[in-house]
Order: sequence, then structure tokens, then C-alpha cells
Amino acid sequence: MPPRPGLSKSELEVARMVWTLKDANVRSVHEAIAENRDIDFTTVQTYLRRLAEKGYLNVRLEGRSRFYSPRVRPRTVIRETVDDLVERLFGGEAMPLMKHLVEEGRFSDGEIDQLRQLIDRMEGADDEQ
Amino acid sequence: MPPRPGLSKSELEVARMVWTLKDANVRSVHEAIAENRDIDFTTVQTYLRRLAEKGYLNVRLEGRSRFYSPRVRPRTVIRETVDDLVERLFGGEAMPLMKHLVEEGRFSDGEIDQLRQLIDRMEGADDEQ
DNA sequence: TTGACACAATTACAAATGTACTCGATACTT
DNA sequence: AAGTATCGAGTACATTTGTAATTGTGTCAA
Repeated sequence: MPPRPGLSKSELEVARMVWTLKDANVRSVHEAIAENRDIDFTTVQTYLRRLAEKGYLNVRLEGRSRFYSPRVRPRTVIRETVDDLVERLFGGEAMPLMKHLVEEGRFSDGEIDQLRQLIDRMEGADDEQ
Repeated sequence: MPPRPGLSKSELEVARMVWTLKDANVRSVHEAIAENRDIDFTTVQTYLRRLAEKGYLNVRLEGRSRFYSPRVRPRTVIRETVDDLVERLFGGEAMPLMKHLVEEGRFSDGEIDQLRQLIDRMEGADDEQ
């Protein structure tokens, strides 16, 4: 259903970096990812190109290098991705995923409070876009 | 980190069917999936074989056809899958995913109550498996 | 000015994935 | 028994994904 090709796992990771950096060339994205795991510069370069091809990123030429920026809002990508997961892994039911997260995810008491408030605010409110 | 190869999106879907059916041959899995989307019998067959190769399913020969049953507990697969998603899409933070689900997932008031209770029971309790 | 670097664009390629065709063996029908 | 429909195992293959080697082009130090 999504209007563009889906993203692979690794592509997601790279996309997320661009969201955080807002506007970045290969070098800075590579540096950001390399902090966590070992990855080649050119590999990141490939991901960025593919993300742009798939319509997820804008590309701008500055000097002799390219700058990438988000073209689809994170929220949209997150929705599509999570929806797909929920569909495949839970047959479309989001509740089991919630339960899983609460049970497995080690939330601090503070976070739990935060969550409770979120839920309170949500109840009965059927507004969104 | 998982001790076996990860599952692809489609493989996940097929695995889930086997979890529900407990023990099934290609035909029954195919029928179950075909209710939702159009898919070839032999395609399902391939997924089942790969799932077994990857160590997710047990295979038993009965007559001249094979029966598949879960070998890894759903809970484990779910944990590995969700952990991976959280890592790639939210940099390892589960909270944003919770928020997303609460905001986007349309839960009924009843479900929200259910969730609230779950949270209450969770608070302070640092026990698991 | 001329190698030696630095950096990014291009090109490459094996493995994984989605998807199904082919073929052989049984079962069903006249 | 011969013909045909059924069903699943085996085989096939194009596309996508993960990952990087190669090539091209300025930059600087001797």
C-alpha cells in the first residue's frame, strides 16, 4: 500500500541518521553510524543513493558532493514500518505488541508514569490526522 | 546477536501461521494465508522449507508429506524481531515506539483500561522470563 | 609540476528474498 | 488399464539487499 518501495532494515537505520542530522553529506552520516558499528564509507554512500532513488530523501549538489535531507516525514515512515510489522507478526493487532513492550521492555518507573499520562490523555480522544 | 539467521518479513508471516496452527502441512498453512492475500502454494512451501533450514521449525514426515511445527517459541522470535526494529528505527529506545502505538494505534477505551492494568502490574516489578 | 592523498561518484557482486515453474508420484474415473 | 486430475517435492530465477572495490578528480606538500 505505501506509495513508495519499502525500506530495508539497514536503510531504515541510515534514514534515521538523516532525520537527526536534518541535512548531511555522506561523510557526516558515515561518521554518525560508524560510532556504533563498523561500516564502510561507500556502503553508507550506497544506502543514501538508494534512499534517494526510492523517494525518501532529497538530494542537493553542493560543490562536488551531495547533501541529503528528509523528503518523507519520519512519522510517516515509522507508521508504515510499524504497521507492516504489526501486520506480519501479530496479524494486524497492535495490542499484543504493546503488551510485549511493557513486559519485555525494561521501563523505569519514571517512564511508566510518562506512559500512563500519555494513555490518560489519549482516552476518549478520537482525534488525529 | 540472534543465534540463528533472522527472518524476512514474509517468513515471519508464515511462521506466525505455524504458531497458530501448532502443527501443519503446506496445504493448511497455504489455506490460512490465502484467506488474506493471494499467494501460490509453492511459495508457501518454499517459506516453510527455509524456516526449517534456519532452525525455526521442526519437520516431521507423515505419509508422503511434511508437517511443520514451531521449534523456537513465538515469544523469542517476537523479542528478537522487535528489538531489531527498535534498534534500527529508534536507536534502541523502546519508549518512542510505545508513544507511536498509543498515538497512532486506535485503541478502544476497553483496551486502554487493559493496558493501564498491565502497566500497574508492571511498575516496580523487575522480574521476567 | 608532480606524486601522494583525500574524498566522493561509479560500478560490482555475492547472498538473501520473493515468487513460481516443473516434474514425479498417487488417486480418481471410465 | 489408460487417462487425467491432484498434490507436494525439487528446481529455478529475477530482484533486492548488504557490502565494498574501483575509478575519477581536485588538493597539497616537496
